[in-house]
Amino acid sequence: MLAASVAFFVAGGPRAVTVDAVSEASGVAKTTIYRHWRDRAHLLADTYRACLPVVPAPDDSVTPEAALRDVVRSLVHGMGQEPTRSALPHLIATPLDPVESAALPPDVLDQTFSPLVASIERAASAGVIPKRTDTMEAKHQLVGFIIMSAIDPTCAMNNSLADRVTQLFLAGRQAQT
Amino acid sequence: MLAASVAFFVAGGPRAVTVDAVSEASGVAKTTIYRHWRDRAHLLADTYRACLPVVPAPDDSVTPEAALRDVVRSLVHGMGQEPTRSALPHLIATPLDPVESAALPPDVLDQTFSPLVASIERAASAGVIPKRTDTMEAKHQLVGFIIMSAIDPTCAMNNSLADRVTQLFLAGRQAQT
DNA sequence: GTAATACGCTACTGTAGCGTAGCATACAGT
DNA sequence: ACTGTATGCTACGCTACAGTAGCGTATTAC
Repeated sequence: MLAASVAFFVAGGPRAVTVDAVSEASGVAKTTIYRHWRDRAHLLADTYRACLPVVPAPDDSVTPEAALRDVVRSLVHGMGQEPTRSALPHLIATPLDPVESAALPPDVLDQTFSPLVASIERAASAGVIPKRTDTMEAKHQLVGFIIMSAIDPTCAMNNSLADRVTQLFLAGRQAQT
Repeated sequence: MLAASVAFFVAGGPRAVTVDAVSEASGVAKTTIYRHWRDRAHLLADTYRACLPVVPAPDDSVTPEAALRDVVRSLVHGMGQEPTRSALPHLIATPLDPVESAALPPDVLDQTFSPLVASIERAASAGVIPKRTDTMEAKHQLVGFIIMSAIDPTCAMNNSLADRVTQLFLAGRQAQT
């Protein structure tokens, strides 16, 4: 059922996740869906979570640069995998929908980027990038680059891209006095 | 009517733009709406366009750096203005919705970024950034940064941010051999 | 064998929304 | 005065969807 629900979410956003459609597509009776989820909002919440990538916490035993590079690689890889990649625009827009976000934990999307934020903060405190770097701004810089790339279907989401993202970020930041 | 429609789009995405709601909110009879727009899809298309920022074409009489800087400033300013800013996630997600994008021109969003792409190409051919720069990747880098900043409501969308975006971009690219 | 659990099916109510028909009204130009 | 144009209003018919009730069935555990 979740697989079918995810397919609808990817194809048409939260609005396309209807109980009737999931029921028919998954070959499961509508009543059965309601035995697993209290209502449509909870089904949608689980569907949403199933589309989020899993990003491991940064490795503190390597250099700050390497830790950042690895997190960016994980993010790029995770965003490039289906269903995340195709669902990305909906993953961003859904939490802002006052109706569809009903059963969604408020900061579920932020958690995906928390390893990245941790890496940025470590790089800043280690002086790899200027210590007074605005963490949120750096996050926007990296996340924006990755997300825009993932939304473009012609873009290869591999380590090569990830390392270019990291290098362009570090080089730009390090050039700031 | 369009103003009311835009308000609903901003608040709840395309799904919230219903003829009944727009009719009531604007104090206009439903039938009158249908005398101006053939159907809901056309109303939504105009609403969508009304949320897009206007970005002037780059100025070829200044240096490539200055032209790029000005385009980024325009983009940052445009994305920071209401209703564009609040509608941004929906502006990205709507064209990907097979139902809601019915009457939408397919590449209306790309046109918003065409001045930026032109500036990037000019910077590359002038050697301000490496000549072999991947234009689309550079676009993702800049647009992603700007959009993520605009989505964050705590972020000030002013020339100061715009110039940091430009500088971080140029410095990072110029560091590439 | 029996009870528990999970699932299926049909049918139903209620609501929101799209789009239309028919007719009335106000105001402009001539 | 007459006519065209824009608008308003009420009342529809139709569809999609949420969520529930009631009852039947199969598989499993003991």
